[in-house]
Amino acid sequence: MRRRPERQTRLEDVAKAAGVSRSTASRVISGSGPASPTARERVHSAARLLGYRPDQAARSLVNGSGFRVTLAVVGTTAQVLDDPYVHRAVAAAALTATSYDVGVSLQWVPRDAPRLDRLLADRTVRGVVVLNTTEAALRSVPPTVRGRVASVGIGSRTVPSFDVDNGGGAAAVLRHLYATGRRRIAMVTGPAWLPCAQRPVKAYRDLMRAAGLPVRLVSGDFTAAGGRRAAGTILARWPEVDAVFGINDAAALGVLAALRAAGRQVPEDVAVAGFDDVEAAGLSDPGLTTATNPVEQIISSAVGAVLGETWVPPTTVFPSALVRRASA
Amino acid sequence: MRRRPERQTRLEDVAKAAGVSRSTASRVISGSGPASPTARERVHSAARLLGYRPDQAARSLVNGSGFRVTLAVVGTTAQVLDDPYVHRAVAAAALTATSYDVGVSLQWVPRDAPRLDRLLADRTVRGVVVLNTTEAALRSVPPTVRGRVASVGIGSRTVPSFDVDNGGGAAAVLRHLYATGRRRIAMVTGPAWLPCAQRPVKAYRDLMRAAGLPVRLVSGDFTAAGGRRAAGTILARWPEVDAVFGINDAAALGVLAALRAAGRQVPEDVAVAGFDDVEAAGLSDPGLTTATNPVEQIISSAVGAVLGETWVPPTTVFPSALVRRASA
DNA sequence: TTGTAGGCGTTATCAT
DNA sequence: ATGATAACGCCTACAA
Repeated sequence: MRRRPERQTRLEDVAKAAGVSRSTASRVISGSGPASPTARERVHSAARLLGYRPDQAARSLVNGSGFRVTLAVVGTTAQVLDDPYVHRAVAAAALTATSYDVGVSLQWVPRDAPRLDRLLADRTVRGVVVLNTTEAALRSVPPTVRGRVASVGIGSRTVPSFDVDNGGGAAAVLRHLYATGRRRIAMVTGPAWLPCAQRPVKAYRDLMRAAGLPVRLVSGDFTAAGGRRAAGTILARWPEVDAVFGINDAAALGVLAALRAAGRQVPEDVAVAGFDDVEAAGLSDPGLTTATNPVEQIISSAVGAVLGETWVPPTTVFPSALVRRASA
Repeated sequence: MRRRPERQTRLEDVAKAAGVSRSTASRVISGSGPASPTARERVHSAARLLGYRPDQAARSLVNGSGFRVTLAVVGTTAQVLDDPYVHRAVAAAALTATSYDVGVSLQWVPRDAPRLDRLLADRTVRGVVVLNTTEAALRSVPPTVRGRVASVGIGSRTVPSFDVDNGGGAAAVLRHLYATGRRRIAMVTGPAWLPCAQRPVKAYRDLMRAAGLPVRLVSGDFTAAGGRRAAGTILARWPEVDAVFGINDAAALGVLAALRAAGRQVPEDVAVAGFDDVEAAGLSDPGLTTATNPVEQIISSAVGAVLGETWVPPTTVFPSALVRRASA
């Protein structure tokens, strides 16, 4: 009368129903260790019948594996966490983690002193997915951890990388600008310390050189405010500019706003394009030409990599496609 | 030689250092059960000295408390999860949960058959925060669970509510429209099934009635596309309209785009205002007048309520403030 | 007020 | 290939 009528079915129930011992059932369920085909079959069907789900807490306790995935965002200040891109990533991570019966945490990693080893030392943390990855951050990963870390951005020998082909996406956008007659093209870059933000810059430099066009680079910081400032600089330095490529949509939208304020018509006087294809890109006036960034897929793969058992290649690149709208 | 040099300090280490038994240390740390002032003092200082942090997995295992917070979003389809507001909420939840050493999960709850009891039956789930709460969802919460559920929206006797004063915020926006001379004001509503979305509608009706103005309501769905459609309906039905209030910024931005496409000047011909103060509201042209929605604070409080021990009031209301921009 | 003795559900080690 | 048994770290009757 004091005992709850229904309890969660545990391994022992499955074992009993299958007519084997807990040990055998455990080996079958966790997939580690030998078991006869018959035992395997019976345990699996019993588990299915009883709706058995392993208790993650017990698992964590016994093999110290942890029960959450941490999204570690490298940045100068904790402000990086307050960003639509990060929000999107967290939501995607939470969704994927849910299917593994674990949760996600969110942490800022100071760019100056990235200590991913500390995060990994936490027993409650099963794996870490790093955003805005830097070389220093990768160096702080102990070589012993294998398969518990994944990076969105650059990788290393021990840390697999999952990233969008932003070099290719940027090239597609820039080729589109060129194809539509633009010849005085400026670019707003991202933070200089962020390795993966250099790929679009390289694409820009390469294409400008190949076309025999001058390079017009202004630094930004992934924000709309930064884009506004950059647009001011561009107009002051190169008033003849006829196109601006922002390294991300936020920067491009800031450029758009600043150009309008300066009386330039978009796209007649100046074309504007971005990267990411965020929701706001479809709502601006004119609609922002950009390239896709499959953040959800990327994060989902990265989370799957740190949670799953399966081997993952050192580098996984996700394609980026041009999205033509009115701004360019 | 096979043992790792450093292990996580556990309760036993603390107990030993404090010169008491595990039980006493446990009682002191978990705060439940008697302990002499001296023991209390010694255990606490030992714990602080050794940097002791209770193992959440072990705690979960022994008292079946779970180690993650689930963000449960009620909606017609799983599409609700793909929404900037939800993304923002997840990030805020993850950030708060991190400080409790737990993670967050994200789940869609079908509006037709909300089964929060199932979520709560999951042993790995320590608490649930419900978004887009409906009466049916609240009814599905077993009365026995106390303090493990919180709602962003309407609450119930057993489920505390945390919400923005969207009635008050809407009133502030509408009064602003009235004060700036608008008299033919239409409103784009949210989904009819969502209780907390009725408060702004009520504010609208009340103010229109008080001012002796006709009611012009068109239904939307919180999306920009819905806002576009609603704007079309409004222009067709009431071409004389001189202001549109969107129940959220996404809808208002959709209205803005549709009005521009229809050749109406904003704000000269028609004023437009929204609610939420999302990032995109500051980037549109013209900037969108709106009212603040402190989502981060709200979610943080709700997560704290389901994770913390402390009692929370049945209803916590967060103020909303008008943000004037160029659109109204 | 304190300590002793299980037990939470799982996996790993060791016999068989 | 299989099964008993001992951990994992913590909490909580229960006895002292």
